[in-house]
Amino acid sequence: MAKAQLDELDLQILAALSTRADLTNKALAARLGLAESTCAHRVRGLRDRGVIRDTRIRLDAATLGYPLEAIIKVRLANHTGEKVNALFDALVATPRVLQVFHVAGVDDFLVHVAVQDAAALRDIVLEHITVHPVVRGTETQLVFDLRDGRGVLG
Amino acid sequence: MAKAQLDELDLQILAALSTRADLTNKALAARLGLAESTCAHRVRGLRDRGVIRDTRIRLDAATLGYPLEAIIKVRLANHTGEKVNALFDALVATPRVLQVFHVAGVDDFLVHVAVQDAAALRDIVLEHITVHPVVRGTETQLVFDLRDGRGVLG
DNA sequence: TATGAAAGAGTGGGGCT
DNA sequence: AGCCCCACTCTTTCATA
Repeated sequence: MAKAQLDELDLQILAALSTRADLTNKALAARLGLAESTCAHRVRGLRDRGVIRDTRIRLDAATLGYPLEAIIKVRLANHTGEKVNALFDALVATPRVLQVFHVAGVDDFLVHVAVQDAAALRDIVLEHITVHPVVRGTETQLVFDLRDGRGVLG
Repeated sequence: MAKAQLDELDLQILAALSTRADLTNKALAARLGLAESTCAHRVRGLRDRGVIRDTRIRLDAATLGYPLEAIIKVRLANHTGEKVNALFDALVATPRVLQVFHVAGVDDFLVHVAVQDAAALRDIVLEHITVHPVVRGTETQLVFDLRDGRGVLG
């Protein structure tokens, strides 16, 4: 995806929608002083160009019965491309996994999970991660709190 | 937030909306074989109960001119509650910061950033992170790839 | 609690500037 | 590009079961 040229209006739209993604087109147009059709056209353009990837709901893991979040650092024994990708796929497909970072450095993967209790966390580590022969070790860090930053528009 | 009691229908709604958050209420109702009004009430209930926290758009950082993502691990010298919170606030308010994990363990914070190039990354580390006296050290890991997992419903 | 129907609100295309 | 208009779709309220 190449760098898109965005004018000031595009940035305003993105800023507004970043605050409230469920803003109606009518409300968004009113806020920016645009005609509704113009606004709708712009937003569609941003989606078509891939600037807005998609719209997602955020669930409250605790309310759903998974109050314990952790980051599991995964270190590999070797870095054969094929095995790394297979592991990546496996991690992403593991229940209770929220996101998986594939990183360069001391660790190879950072796995963000939400589980019901410590036992469930142990099960994930033992049954879904260290079972893979390519995994050399893991280190788990409890997540006290997770907050969103200002993002790329900040 | 206490654990909410969710029936099978609630879970189906959450699963459907997790796939496509921009599904119209009409389409959602049709998919689940519900009356539109019933479906709307259910969804509103899930929002009111906090099960659905909010709706967000996901921006493509690369398209916006920030193609380089990294995780910056931050380690503290001491852990006075007040200073830790102040640093947390500062990290979250830093431009280009996507999310900040406050974790227990070797590291204290994991800062996920998206920047335009290596120089910008260095500037964040030097000017926004290591400037805080409480920060004892950082370690930066380039993010090759980031994928979403199955989530808590998986 | 779920439903259907009707009133109200929002959307998006066409023709125009 | 942006705007206005209008037909269409979707949402929401309400009476009813």
